Amino acid sequence: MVALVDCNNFYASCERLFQPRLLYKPIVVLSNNDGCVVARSDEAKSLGIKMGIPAFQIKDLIDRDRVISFSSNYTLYGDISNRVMQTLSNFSPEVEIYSIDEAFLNFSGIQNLEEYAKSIKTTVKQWIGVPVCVGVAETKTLAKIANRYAKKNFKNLGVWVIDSEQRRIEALKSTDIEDVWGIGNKYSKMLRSFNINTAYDFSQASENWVKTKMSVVGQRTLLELNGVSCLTLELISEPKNNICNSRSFGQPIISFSPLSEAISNHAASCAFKLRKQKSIASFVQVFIMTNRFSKEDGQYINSTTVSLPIGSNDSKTLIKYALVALKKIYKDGFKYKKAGVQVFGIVPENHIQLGLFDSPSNAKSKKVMKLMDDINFSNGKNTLKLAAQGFDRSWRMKNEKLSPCYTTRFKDLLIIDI
DNA sequence: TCTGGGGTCCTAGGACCC
DNA sequence: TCTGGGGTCCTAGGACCC
Repeated sequence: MVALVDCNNFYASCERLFQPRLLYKPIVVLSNNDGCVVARSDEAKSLGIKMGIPAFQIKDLIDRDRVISFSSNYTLYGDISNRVMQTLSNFSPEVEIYSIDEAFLNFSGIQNLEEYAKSIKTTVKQWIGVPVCVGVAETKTLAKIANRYAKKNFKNLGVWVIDSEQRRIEALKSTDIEDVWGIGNKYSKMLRSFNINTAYDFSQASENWVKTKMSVVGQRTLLELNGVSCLTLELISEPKNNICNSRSFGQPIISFSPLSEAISNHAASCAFKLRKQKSIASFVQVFIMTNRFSKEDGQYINSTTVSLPIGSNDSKTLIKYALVALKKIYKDGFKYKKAGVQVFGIVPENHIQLGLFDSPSNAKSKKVMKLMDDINFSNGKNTLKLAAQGFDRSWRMKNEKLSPCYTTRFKDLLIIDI
């Protein structure tokens, strides 16, 4: 048996942790740049605020103070997430951290599943303050369904165990096809056109038909819904094969210099992520784009890739080649809205491939990067950075409603007057 | 005025090898 | 009428997840 623990309205719950007066109030958390709604409290959901809706479309509600909004504070959410995961590790030796707010736990050998799941819910609430729901079943996909079922029908209990054929069918029948893990927008439309409307309908489809229509991925989902486990717990996280860093700008950029600062910062972030997973990359891709929603302004989207002479994770090297790429595609006369850097050809750093005439003299650069990372780790991100990253940051993203970093910054510690 | 960011996996098709 | 058989690697595109 496997359990899925999923935090309720996670970002909204994190914000509420330190502002109890917001309990029972509708609150939303916005995406980067205060763009779209990415998390809603139950009260906000019942006001009809949809996931992903642009913030300006609910401006009235926010202005009239009916809904309280927050910019995303990933430092806070990341820290709370770590605490939740740490707590979960007390309940099972095998925990797969699936996302910032969910984890799968190996439940094999546990006697009273429902009681055990309840104790997880109670403990996380008591130790961390975040409400969670727990779904338990034979496969990961069914555990997801059980979790949803608990959220929908037994919010207070917060736990659902699929441990009988009857319960499995009941849960499948009450799950819409688009709510099945692994079946997204395109597939659910296709399936609905064949009159497959619920998870149960899908579970009755023939394996061959599903494989033809949805490849082995769909076939796995089908089997998992029928209690055949195809997805195992992934306990060790593999190094990333793709690393990308990009942001929209708080305001449009119309000249090269701030754009080059933004690209330098993105390249430095990629380099940092590479160093963190002990990898190097061989290609750097840069992309820039104008505001795709703007009807009046001219549109320009372009990207280009340059290859590094030797694979690297050195910020100086990545910035240097990212700027070479940027110069190739930059054009005057456009209002740029977003830019980013992506790195490819990622391999472990000891797999470095030298050119015929190169000598392996990167010891110095490694030392510098290590020093920089150490200083930034103990003193805060960007304490030490490269000049190309700039000091102006006029391109910086908008986050006007950022909450304090209550748990990670001394000056943001909550003070309580008694 | 204002519309997020970061990933994964799979398949088909083309180019190549012996 | 007839045209081998068995592979690999790479890329683009499409689906999905949070």
